Amino acid sequence: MNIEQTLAIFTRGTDEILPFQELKKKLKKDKPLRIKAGFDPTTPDLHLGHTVIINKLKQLQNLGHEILFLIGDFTAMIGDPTGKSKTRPPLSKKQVQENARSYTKQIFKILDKNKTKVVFNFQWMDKMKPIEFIQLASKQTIARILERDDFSKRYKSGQSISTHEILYPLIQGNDSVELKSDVEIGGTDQKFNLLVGRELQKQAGQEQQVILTMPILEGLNGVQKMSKSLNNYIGINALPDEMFGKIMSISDDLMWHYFELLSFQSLEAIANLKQTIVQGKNPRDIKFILANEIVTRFYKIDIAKQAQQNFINRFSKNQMPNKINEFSFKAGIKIANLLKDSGLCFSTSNAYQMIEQGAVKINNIKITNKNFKPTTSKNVYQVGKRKFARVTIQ
RNA sequence: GGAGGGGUUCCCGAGUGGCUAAAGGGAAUAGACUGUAAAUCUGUCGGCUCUGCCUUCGAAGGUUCAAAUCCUUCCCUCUCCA
Repeated sequence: MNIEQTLAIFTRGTDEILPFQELKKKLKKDKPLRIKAGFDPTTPDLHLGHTVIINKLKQLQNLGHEILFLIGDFTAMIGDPTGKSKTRPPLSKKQVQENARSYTKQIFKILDKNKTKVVFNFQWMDKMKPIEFIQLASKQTIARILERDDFSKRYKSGQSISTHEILYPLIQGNDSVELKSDVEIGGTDQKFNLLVGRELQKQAGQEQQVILTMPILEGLNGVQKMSKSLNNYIGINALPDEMFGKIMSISDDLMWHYFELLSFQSLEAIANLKQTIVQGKNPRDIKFILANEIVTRFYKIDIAKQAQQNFINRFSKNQMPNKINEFSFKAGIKIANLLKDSGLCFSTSNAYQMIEQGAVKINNIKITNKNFKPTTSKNVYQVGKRKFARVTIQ
């Protein structure tokens, strides 16, 4: 593979590579590059948004580069202020450790376990003495930090900024010094932090890392970034049917971003798919291709096929799903409590509302009477299109 | 240390004594339409033993027939001055 082909793989889907010429120089040395990407284990689950970067790591891993997957167990306890309009509450060490363990399992659904070096920044940060830490802090000025958009916005709008938050970029940058990384990959919102890494490496007399930023994946609604707290995410650990269904629920426009950022198909292939739509193909079928590829990545092709079949049966053909949770209640239970306790409704109040709105079906027959008495036998209760429960009354 | 501003239901954000379970927007959820598309429209959106009842407006007390709204103390936070 020549250098141009290699660069094409580096470049695909990226927002920026800075400075591009330095990357070329590094590649010309014809040695594996040390490629760093860090994630703070602030939640137990990774989602497809994270995989945009992990996918890039995978592509570079395939080229033979050394992947340094940094789990920010130290930084997670601080909380990255990036893009936040609020101070994030620091996490306990225990939570962080649990999340970190869960991360390592999840990333190897994509990355090659034998070729990936997982590192934890607690390892070196915990050993740092106060004097060393102060020296690190002296390498950045407040003015420089306040240049950052998120900080200056918060500052101007009278929101709080805690001292620990302004230290965050320094710690992330120092990680690059520790790891002697050649390239660091992050989301576009990480640009500032990534650049601090370059700065610190320079001061430490190291060769500076090249920074590579990936676009932020939009969440299911296509507006804000995918994140767990906005509840617009698809978890890596999502069950196949859920994963498939959620991908199908994105808009046709958004589908192309997902293709670009999540699919491993060539850009030409994606352009061809786009063309078939212009020629009148149903976009739904193209979305099937996307959903299949992604579910296959985390499970197996057969499971993805099954998920698609389930999807068609359940929604196109309006059949009941084949797996329905089972519940059993004592005779005399009110319909509202039954709906709540079987997880079909949030509360009994909500259950009454759903009944009034005609959202509740028993064995596919709509009920509208809120004093309906559940009959003593096994029946399938349904609320809306996707919530089912098989209920036995004893 | 001093002066002033703010803490409202999942989020943002109105509300300065009764008409307020609390405007508006977002999110969520249900219905219509569909490709479970998206968008749009409509409804819902604290809880319960549900034609009624109970609990919410940073926390605890107090005034009042009646408080998110007034008073006191405390906690958190922002700005300016030092």
